[in-house]
Amino acid sequence: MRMHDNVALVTDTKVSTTTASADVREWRELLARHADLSCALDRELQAGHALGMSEYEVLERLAELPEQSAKVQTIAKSVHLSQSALSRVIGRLETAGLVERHMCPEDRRAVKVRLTDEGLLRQTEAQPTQRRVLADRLHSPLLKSCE
Amino acid sequence: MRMHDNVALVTDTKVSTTTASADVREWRELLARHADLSCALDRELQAGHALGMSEYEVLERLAELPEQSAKVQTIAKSVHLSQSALSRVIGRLETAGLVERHMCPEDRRAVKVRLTDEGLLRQTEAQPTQRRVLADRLHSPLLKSCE
DNA sequence: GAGCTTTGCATGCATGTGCATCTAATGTCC
DNA sequence: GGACATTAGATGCACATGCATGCAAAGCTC
Repeated sequence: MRMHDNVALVTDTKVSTTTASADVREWRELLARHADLSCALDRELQAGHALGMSEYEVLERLAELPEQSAKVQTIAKSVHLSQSALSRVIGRLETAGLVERHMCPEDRRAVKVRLTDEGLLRQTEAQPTQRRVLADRLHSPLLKSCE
Repeated sequence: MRMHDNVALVTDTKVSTTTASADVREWRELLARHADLSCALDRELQAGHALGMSEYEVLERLAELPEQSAKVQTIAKSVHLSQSALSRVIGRLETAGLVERHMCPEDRRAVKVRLTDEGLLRQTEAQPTQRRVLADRLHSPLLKSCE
């Protein structure tokens, strides 16, 4: 009784569950790519710069702005985190001294998050790492490296 | 004065961070697509079939096999979960009566996971939901729907 | 202005996940 | 056979995330 552990080859109609449609294949590819990249990014950012992926993303968004500060809700729109998760990420960054929270004068409910010098430095240092990982793995054949 | 803005040469700290490379754009697109789809899939599978995305994935992998059973480690190779996470997913599925755990006779360290009738039923019911969500959103313009 | 609704953010809580570790079974080398 | 290394899977623990909620400020209707 031989068994193909590798489910990769799907050529002909087989079982009732149907061989994976093109959508499913594409979705699995997306899942695999995402898992590989986020895992690698997180690992390298953590090891090299003591930053999680979410933390780096927020720093990056802030660094891209001319004034290097934004309201929390503005950041939320460009990062795939719930509002609560983002709030805590900012909390961690603040504790680490990479951003500062300020009350927003125009709307006193809002909070302005500003990159500190230290924060900008860290982002600038970490960016090449991120770019390198992306260049290395974004189009590389999938190998299920990290799980 | 040359106007090469294609490559992000880090000569000017101000603007160069803004020029997201093609890789970064592609990565963000991947992140957005992944967030949108996993969120939608999880929501619909949960609402309609009381299944999480990880649970569904495992059921699907088992349902694809002719014998509808596999060793845990075999499943681990086709699902993007750590071994521990997979172990718990299987635990949840077992509690729900959708799979059974059996000792593997050839290798008594290993555990064979088998789909129950109920499990196959649930997967069969849930599959159209998954396919529909994929068809709807896999290639749709990104709108930051769910977070 | 008085009330109601909405918005912006923080936080308690439940949960899913990864890491490190543990136990048991198997494989390897002598 | 005996000692050690390796592999399969389960579990304690830490932690990040999402949901529901709380609170404060702003907006809105009368």
